[in-house]
Amino acid sequence: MKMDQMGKATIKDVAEHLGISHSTVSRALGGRGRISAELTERIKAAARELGYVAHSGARSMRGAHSTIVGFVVPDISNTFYSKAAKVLADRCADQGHQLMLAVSEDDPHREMRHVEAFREARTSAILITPAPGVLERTGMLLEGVNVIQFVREHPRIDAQVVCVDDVAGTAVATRHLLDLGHRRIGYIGGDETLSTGRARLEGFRSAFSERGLFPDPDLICLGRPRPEFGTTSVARLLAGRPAPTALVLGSSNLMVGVIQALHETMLDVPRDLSMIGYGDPDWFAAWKPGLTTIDFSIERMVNLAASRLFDGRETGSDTAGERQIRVRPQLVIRGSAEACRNAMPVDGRPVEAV
Amino acid sequence: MKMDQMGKATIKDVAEHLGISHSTVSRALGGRGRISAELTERIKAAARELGYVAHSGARSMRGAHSTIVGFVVPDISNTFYSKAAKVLADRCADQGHQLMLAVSEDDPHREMRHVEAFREARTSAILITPAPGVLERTGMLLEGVNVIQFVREHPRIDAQVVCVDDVAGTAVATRHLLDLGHRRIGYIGGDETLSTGRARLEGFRSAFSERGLFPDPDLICLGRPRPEFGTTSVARLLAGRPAPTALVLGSSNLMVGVIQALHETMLDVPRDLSMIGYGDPDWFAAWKPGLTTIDFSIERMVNLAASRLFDGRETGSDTAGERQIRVRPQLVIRGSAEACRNAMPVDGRPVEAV
DNA sequence: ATGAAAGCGCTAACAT
DNA sequence: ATGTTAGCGCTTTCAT
Repeated sequence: MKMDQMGKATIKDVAEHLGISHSTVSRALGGRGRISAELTERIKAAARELGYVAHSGARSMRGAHSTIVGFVVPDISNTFYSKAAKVLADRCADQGHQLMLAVSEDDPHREMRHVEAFREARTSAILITPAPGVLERTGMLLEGVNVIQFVREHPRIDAQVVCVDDVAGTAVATRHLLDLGHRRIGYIGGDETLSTGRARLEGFRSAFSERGLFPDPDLICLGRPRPEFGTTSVARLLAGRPAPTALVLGSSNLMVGVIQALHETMLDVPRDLSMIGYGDPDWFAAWKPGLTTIDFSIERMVNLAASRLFDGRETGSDTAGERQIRVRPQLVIRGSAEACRNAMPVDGRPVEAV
Repeated sequence: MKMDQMGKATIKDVAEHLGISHSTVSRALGGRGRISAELTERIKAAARELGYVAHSGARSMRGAHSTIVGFVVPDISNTFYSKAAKVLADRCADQGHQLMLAVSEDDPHREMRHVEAFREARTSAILITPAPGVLERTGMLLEGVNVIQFVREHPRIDAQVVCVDDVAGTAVATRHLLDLGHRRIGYIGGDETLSTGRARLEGFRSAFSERGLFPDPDLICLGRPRPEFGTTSVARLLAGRPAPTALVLGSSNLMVGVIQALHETMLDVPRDLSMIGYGDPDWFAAWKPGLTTIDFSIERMVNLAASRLFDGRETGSDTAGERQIRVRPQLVIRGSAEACRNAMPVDGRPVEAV
């Protein structure tokens, strides 16, 4: 089977090769018009022989959208987003679509460039975890297109949100620690430029205030949710007197840095310090005493978003109900949080996710 | 600033709005022809005002390639690939390109669909980690395009390879264990349908044969490099008598499963079992005694691939030298591998990467 | 420095 | 059931 340079042939070449019209070729290949089975076969054979590869750009010039779904994430090396990308890629494959991934690194300009590129490619849908400080132009580029905000929410973007009930998440974690008798509880989380940062901090605070207590403001560290910030925050927290007896984290990424910092101290978890993570990457269970954490189903979140993205494609934006779809988090008890050695549990209230 | 539905306007609309020719608009926006600075400004303003968004499909119909770089990975939730994707996304951003990620799940058909989609989108470059059993059509689709094989290599794909010197990697790991006096060393790795599986197994064997020894074939487990396989393999290995005193792993993914399985036994690492991993995700250092492992620079690998991808764009394929570019791995000693309690080290040879 | 006109590869009316 | 024709939005000669 002699074959020309793959991708150089067009439907016209195929048509000419067969002495037929190029629109017949188009229809046969697209399975649209009524083309005889026999001709269809010959066309497909010729296409293969000539190394025909469709040109999606040309195709998307007539119809509306391409077959691409765009996903803008702040950090793909964060297992949360890579898992989400995996699930979304599966959903796309189900639908014969392609996932196009863009990494913003939480830089609003880079984010805007990516969104622009998606719009230029006429993607059929966009899923985005907005950076803090979304640019005005980003918001405009997203107007009237099939877009959903994922995990985080930004006022400049007018679109549905699929996220975790973050207030509930940190509240459950904090309540658990309170129940174990801890009072000096540190919190390390994303800052308040992030919708998630605000909500998780609120959950932390509300667990205290429910019981008429207040967290020590010195024990609250807010910053970029990256390992480095976890490291420096723990150092700062541990240097204070009296030191905290427990820690609530607002991101799994921070845990990496926290554990690194702890490695250098002689402190033992949970003997000297209890802690509860956020999210549940594989290694949380593998880590020695096991990390107690707040878990939520990434798969469910992506499926929720994907189903809206895929059928919002055709219909107007007023299809699906509420603007915010929240997934309920859950406390996973492992070995990193135990009773405070200096205090007894105050009450025995059962721990449940809100 | 009244603005029409973003993305609905074309250069023609912009031209008409200004009473000029659309080709002038095209040139001004693309920064090509000699358009007066004043007109250029007015054009840009009008484009913004009308909500003009370029149509990359239409654009790619004239020139050759789009601004997209395709990356086909078997598993994005594997930190190795997600880190690689991150670095590649950065390199793309540097060049004003877009990363398009496709997940094959090691399914040759899905892989083929992805490659086809990339070709249809006329991506400027493709980076691929081939699945075992690459289809013939996949190989053809990749002929004569700017493609590089990443990590793995497949005979049906005719393209340069950027990979780890895997033979050296497992050889160093195995030698280290041998030096520590271990003789019953188990190996769990990818099977021989994978180029990496073959090479890593060969490294394991060669470290033995260098010393006139042979590994026990019963201690070699070959399968899919996923956590589940690590779990079942460890169970099998530990059930045998005499049980192995050490383990060499051929993938970081397997480590997740291995540790999970170990959790259920009373075995202590490194007291009862030494082990050495492959690759170095963040949590390897965080895990309790620290995981001794074989590391290599993902960043360097991606940079090597990216530089070839980006300048191979214009020139022919005969530009860059050798077909295979191997990155040298390195032993990172932490706490998971110690001297065998039943034997003394045989010699004191220093451990070095090849 | 700007405009006019010719396609790029494809799909979709509109003919037969 | 198949052919003809007219664009889609853009870039690029070729004029001016």
